[in-house]
Amino acid sequence: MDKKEIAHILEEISILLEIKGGDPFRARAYRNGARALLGIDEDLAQLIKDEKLTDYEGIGDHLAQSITQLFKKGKLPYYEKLKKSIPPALFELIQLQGVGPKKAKVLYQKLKIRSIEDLKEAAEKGKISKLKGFGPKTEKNILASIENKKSNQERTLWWDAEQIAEPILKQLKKIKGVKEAEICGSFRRKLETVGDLDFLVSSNQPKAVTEWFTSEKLAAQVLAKGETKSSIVLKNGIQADLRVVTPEEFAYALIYFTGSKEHNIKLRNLSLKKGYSLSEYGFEPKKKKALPIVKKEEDLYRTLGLSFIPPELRENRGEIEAAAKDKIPKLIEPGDIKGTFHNHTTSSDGRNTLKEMVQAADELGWEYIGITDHSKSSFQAHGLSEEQLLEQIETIAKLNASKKFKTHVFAGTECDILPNGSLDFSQKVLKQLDFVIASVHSSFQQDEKTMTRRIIKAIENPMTTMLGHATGRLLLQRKGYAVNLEKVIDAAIANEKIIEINANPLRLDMDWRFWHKAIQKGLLCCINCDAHTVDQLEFYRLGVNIARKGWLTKEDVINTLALKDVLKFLRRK
DNA sequence: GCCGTTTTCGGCCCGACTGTTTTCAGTCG
Repeated sequence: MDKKEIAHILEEISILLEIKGGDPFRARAYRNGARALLGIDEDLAQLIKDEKLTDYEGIGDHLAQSITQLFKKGKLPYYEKLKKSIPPALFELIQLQGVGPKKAKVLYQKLKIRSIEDLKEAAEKGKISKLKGFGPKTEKNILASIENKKSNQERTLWWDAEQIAEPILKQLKKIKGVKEAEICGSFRRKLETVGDLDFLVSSNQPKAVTEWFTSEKLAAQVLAKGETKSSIVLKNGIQADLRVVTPEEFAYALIYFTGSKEHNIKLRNLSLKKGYSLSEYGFEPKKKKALPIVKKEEDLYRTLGLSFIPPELRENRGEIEAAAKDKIPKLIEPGDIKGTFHNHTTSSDGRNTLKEMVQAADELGWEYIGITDHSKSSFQAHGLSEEQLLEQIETIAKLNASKKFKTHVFAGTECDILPNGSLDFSQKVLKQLDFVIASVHSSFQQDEKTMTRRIIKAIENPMTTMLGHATGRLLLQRKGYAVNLEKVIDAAIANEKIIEINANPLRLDMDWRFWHKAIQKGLLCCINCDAHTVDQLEFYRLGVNIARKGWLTKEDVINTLALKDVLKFLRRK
């Protein structure tokens, strides 16, 4: 069993314990353990062998034992027994908004509800409102949650979330009395997908803000509406939450609502050690103690003995420990990008011509742009033949010589890695290019060993400059192919090859979770748009988001180099 | 079940909103 599967079982145990009742902290301990396990970057097999699991916060002797057993045998008697004692229907019920372990249990015991269908029927017959502790509103809400079940479960790509959230933010800022407004939560942390949108506003007149937010203009459904907190479902089905605080509370609330939850819990524990209780409204001294002055997020972190932690890093993956030692790196910024390498034109499956793409790059102020149309095996994407590629190289040389654009054009290819690991063009042809991106576009079903060997073979090919979309995943649509990324990363480092961050909103591949460790080992990154239109060159901003989440600095990313240094880099081979 | 510069026992992050009940439990983030 792998890390993810084991964490899933620990999480399930936590839910089972919640349903069973008893000590709620024990249930929480399992949940914390599951989270801790997911946060581990090291190789699980090695950690188990070295008996190092308990080094991680949240994993004690008992959980370490359970994890070890699940890893080795794929079974845990305690879990099996627990699962048998709880009907599976309860699991389904607590997935619904507004139904937790307690309500699910009552529904199961009193009304013999065994499925969502049972529940719907009971609600429609008015049976639920007659239960003790339930009422007509609860019954109505349950029906509404069943109705919304599907749309509420879906997440949204960050890029799409931005298009939805920014206009709302703009409107919020215009409301009378509003001092500051910000989009918080996973959106501000720049996670690849966003579950719901969290808006935070500071104002001394919260009512005006809440009224606008819950008005029919914006909300398809109002889930909750209070003095300072309200929740709605937007017309497109995405949930949005609003909190209104006073201007004095804003910095505290900003940190709180940006999260992550795990990051916040750590901050609060740290705060308790310093003698303050911390909430979204401020510090509360445990004993008589002067209150620190907190106007900005920086001030709050400083009070806790930490340097500022950028939102992207607030995932409880070592950032608090680093901040305590003043070791938070200066992260890369959008302005550092001087060009990108992975871009398509109408010659293969792009929508804009070479000239249009270069002109757009010029308008962005880029010093260079790489053109990488598909290779011949990608016929579904109109991959170029060798002759067509050679022709394109010529065209690019002429364009560069014409000095029509300030932006220099690098001739490249997104060359298929064939199922056996060889590249789709001959070495002789590849040699004529400025650079080569090698990507997998076929035989996704290969097993992990074969796929890993295939990709490493491509990395070892002296013609390869960088690896494209390392796992081939499409967010919310398809999982990546099976591949051992750790081995791929090691191979890239050993062969001095680059791995890209593919900034297409659907890809964001290689995943940010791998980068922090990879750059420490010496891996180089390239942030690429994989643009198929001129508009998509804007994706580089998203690539920078992901790079920041991976702790990357300007120095880790090849396309922050000026043109002359890139030329030097590409020529060194 | 985890954890410890007050603790190996007794805490465990903290608060808002809802609905039902009449002071609070359940749920959520």
